[in-house]
Amino acid sequence: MTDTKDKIASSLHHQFAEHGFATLGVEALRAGADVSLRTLYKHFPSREEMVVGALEHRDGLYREWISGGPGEGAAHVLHPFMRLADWLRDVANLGCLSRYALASYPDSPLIRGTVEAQKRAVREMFHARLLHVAPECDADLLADALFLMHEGLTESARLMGQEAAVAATLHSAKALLRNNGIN
Amino acid sequence: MTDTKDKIASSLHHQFAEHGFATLGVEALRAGADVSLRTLYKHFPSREEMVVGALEHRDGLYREWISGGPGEGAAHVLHPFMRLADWLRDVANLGCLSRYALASYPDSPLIRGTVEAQKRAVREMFHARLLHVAPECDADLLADALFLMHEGLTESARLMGQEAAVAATLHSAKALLRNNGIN
DNA sequence: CGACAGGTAGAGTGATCACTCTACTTTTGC
DNA sequence: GCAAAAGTAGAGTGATCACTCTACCTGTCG
Repeated sequence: MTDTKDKIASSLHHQFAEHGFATLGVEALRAGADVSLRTLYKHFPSREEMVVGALEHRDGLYREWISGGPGEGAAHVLHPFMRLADWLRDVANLGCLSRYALASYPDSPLIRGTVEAQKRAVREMFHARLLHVAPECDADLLADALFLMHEGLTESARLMGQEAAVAATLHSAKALLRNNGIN
Repeated sequence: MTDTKDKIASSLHHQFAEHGFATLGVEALRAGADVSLRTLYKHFPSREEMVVGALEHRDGLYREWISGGPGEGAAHVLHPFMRLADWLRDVANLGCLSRYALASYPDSPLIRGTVEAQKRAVREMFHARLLHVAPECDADLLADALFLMHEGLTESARLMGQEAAVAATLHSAKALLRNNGIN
């Protein structure tokens, strides 16, 4: 039932995150999840839905991971970056899995919709945090800017080294907030 | 000879950029390049090398595209962002093609090496521009930061709208440079 | 003229793909 | 206690994959 589905989704997530979307066949996914092919297809009727299942599983984990924070000041806005830094350290990671899914299947409306919703949610999360700590600020512009830094960090941490990437991102984000009167 | 190879590389680039790496078969690539299968394999002996050929073709175009600039002040450092804005408008684009190639074939050393070299080159380009206009600055940190913004913009322009993404990036980058005494 | 480099068309190959199906066993709820 | 639901194993299917091969054509240069 739901237990099994979650277990499979978690396995799909880990396997896609580690090996990408192009080289993993359904048989390998089945073996990794340690279920029968029939069960796998009962919960995820096509490869496309396996991809979506993995993305949604990861998104749930990530939202939970970055939630919370000190509640006021620049630190509240920067909290997701601090958490992302640990996320990038812990999770098998070749960048943003959702974006890679979209790149691998650019013609799938299902995957496109899933990814766009997830990205929009991150941007809105920054928007809400900004309004929370500085109701007068230009939250649209700043949320866009922070979202872009978030994406840059997610994508590049592995390539340029996690420590340097985090340091550079925090430096930029603090400069941005300070220039806009948020401390 | 080289003419043919360039023509094929250009076609490979366009096709991968438009449809991604997962769904395009070699037969489709052949048809798009309008050559025989034998010729295609003569110049690119495997699918992997077709991917690398496309990436290198794109990298050549991009380096040329962002080169130059006013030669001094913050505008010199920001020049690649201005050019990237136009690039994102013109080129069929689902994000950074190199990164997607790496995500699609994370186990290929050939592709990994190609992508890492390209990314390093962009970061070094910012580093050189920073030292050129402000020899005393912390060029390592700032180059990292600008590189991350560059990656964020490249990846997110399509998803969040090219205009808003460019505006937010320039706002952040200017704040960063101003905070470090570069005007 | 004639050789040769570099092109063409397209059938063939064995592997692998996503996905289905049959037949059987275990777990769960009333 | 016994259906019904949900799991198992694993063979089979037709399509498609990356890649090879045979056979032929064409433009250039000595």
